[in-house]
Amino acid sequence: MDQGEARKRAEAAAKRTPTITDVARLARVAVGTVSNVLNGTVPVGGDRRERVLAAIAQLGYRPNMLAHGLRRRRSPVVGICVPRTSIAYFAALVEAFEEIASGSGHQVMHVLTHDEPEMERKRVGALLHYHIGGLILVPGMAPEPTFELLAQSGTPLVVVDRAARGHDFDQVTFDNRAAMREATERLLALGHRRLLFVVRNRRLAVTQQRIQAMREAIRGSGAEVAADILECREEAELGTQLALALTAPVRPTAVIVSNSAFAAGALRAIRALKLRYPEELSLLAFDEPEWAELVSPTLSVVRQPTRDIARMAWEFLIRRMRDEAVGRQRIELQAQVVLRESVTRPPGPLRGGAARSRRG
Amino acid sequence: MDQGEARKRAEAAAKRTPTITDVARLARVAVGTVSNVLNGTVPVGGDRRERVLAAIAQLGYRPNMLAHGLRRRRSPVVGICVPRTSIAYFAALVEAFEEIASGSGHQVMHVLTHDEPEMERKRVGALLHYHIGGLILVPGMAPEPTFELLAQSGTPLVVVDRAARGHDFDQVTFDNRAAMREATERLLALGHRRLLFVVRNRRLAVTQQRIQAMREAIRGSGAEVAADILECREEAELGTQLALALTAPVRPTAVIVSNSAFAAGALRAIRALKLRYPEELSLLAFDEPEWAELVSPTLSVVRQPTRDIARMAWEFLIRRMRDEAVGRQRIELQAQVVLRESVTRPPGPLRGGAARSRRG
DNA sequence: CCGCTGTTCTGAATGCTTTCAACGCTAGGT
DNA sequence: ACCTAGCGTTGAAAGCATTCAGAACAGCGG
Repeated sequence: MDQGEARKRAEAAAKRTPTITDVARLARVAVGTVSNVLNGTVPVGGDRRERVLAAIAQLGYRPNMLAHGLRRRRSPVVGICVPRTSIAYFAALVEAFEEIASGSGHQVMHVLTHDEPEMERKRVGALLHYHIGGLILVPGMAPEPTFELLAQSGTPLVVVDRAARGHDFDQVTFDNRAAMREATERLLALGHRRLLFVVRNRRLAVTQQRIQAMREAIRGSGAEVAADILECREEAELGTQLALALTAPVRPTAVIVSNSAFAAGALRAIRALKLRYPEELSLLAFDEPEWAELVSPTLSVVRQPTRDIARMAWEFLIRRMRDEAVGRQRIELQAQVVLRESVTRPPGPLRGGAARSRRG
Repeated sequence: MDQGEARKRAEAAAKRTPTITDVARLARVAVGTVSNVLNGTVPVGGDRRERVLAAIAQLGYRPNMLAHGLRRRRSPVVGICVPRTSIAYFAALVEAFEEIASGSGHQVMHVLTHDEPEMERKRVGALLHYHIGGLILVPGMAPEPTFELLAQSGTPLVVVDRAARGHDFDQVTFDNRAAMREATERLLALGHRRLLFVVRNRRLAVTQQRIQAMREAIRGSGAEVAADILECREEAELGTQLALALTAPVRPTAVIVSNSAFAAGALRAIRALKLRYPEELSLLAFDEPEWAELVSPTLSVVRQPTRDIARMAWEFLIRRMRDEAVGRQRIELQAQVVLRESVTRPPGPLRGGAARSRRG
């Protein structure tokens, strides 16, 4: 009977996907020992170790990470939450991240928010349901509820790209102020006196920083400069809105756009309006799209080094996940203003001839 | 004593993150009932239902998806595995997917393979450890081990973009043959007689299909055409390799590149070589990068409708996950050849005058 | 040979949820 | 008034890996 019982169990085991118990039985050790071999929690002697490994191989055993995470109260999955991946900058960030995290045996789970607060809260909440081991977050425009959730869950967190004001989360950001200041100064130095800054969302903290920096740079220069902000939620609307701004009586001589999708939109608008570009209008974009040097004139950009941001964020996160971090970890990376053909001297009263030579 | 006991337990509950048991206790129902309210497995009467919902709200209870998945033997997470996201086409695919899947309450977990078979197997294996509910896979060049793994795990699977020969997985692919045939025919009709096809990897089934289709189209036309294949693993090498091909004594008049990253590389090479473009060389790319219409001359492409592919794949997968699918599900979507300025008539002996008008 | 220390091994308890057999209740039929 | 069918409810078992208190063992000094 006993043998019959054993055989029956063996057959059942063959049908099911093998568990740690099956491995232990085959290797003639306790389940705890198998666990120790797997996780290296406690050293396991030569002979047993061999037997366990052999059994694992023979059965094709693969640990059930759900049970693992359940017991450990934390799974080795790392979440990354970005607004979207269709913006090359975020796609690059996610890819850089995935590569680094996978390299150290972690899985990356990723979610998108489309910059909608409601979605952000829900998606991050869903990740927390899985008791993920850590999270990289590019917060949207009203991130408080999300931050709340994260703070009370105690999940290791690194906030990236946009600062989390009023919280002491670890974070990796760019010095947006410095970048914008430099960009503005260089445009002013070339003689531009009417600037237009196109943003997706005024309320975003990063946007406000940039606007502020632009104003500071202008004030610092002592020149008399008109600086307008154009808020444009939908890329599709950019064409008409920009057309309106560019055909106004006093129109800008330089446009700064806050991301590469807008850069593409601006180029289309410029073409549609048949402006002489870049003579009549200089263009500068935050983010460096891959096509920046393919278009003619080549596109000037504020370059944000994606790989560095991913590397730093991972470093912060892993330290936090290992409970090694003591205080809060913060770094502000420098962005780089790269002027190319799309930025040039404006047509101006100083060079009246140029101003006269407009078509139409 | 009893009261002290109860209070102690209540305190403990306040410290821990609340579980379904806490909810049940507070609502004065059985744990099974809470589960039923949550999952709608069985209808729950008005009064109890209210109490349960109230308790959930009061405690801020959030179900532990690890335990959920462990018991259910399958979690509502869906995996998506693509070669990379830095190629806009895959980024768009992932984004479209994430949007659709999130919309129906699923989480998306994504991994990258960089087209390396070893990595592919490992990453997919890791996903399986989590007993994911389903998987979308863009297989790489030697996907057999991965397919093996998937077949024996029985996880619902939809293979996307590249066909899985010799397996009866569900799949969503493009009719690469038709697309390449049309592309070739249209180039031939314009008078091109020397074609060059730049691919990343000859061994990829999709590449072979395209090459074959090109040959068929040529044969079908009856014209005498030279068609070369240039294999280029690294994008960085594209410049020199292309330069070599384009300065050969008999050089191609039209180049077809197999993805948008190569299109960018080709543009750089063309510029470096100072070719008259598109007069001396026509260019056609698989995949439509966002900048196709921003460059001048505008880029001709074979457009693969990402949203359609994501939608179909999701439909197949969800049906399979619900066990509704009977036979295997397959669809072959039509790609669209979009000729723009980058494709034109070749300089040829027929139009000697044009050939003479070269600069330098 | 004994007792002590330190190390490896064991297996039951634990984590949280779903599932399901069994139970109690109500309503409708006779 | 009694029985049955139907349905909501219950609570214990199951799912799988980790943890940890204690057992077993080895080595060593006395």
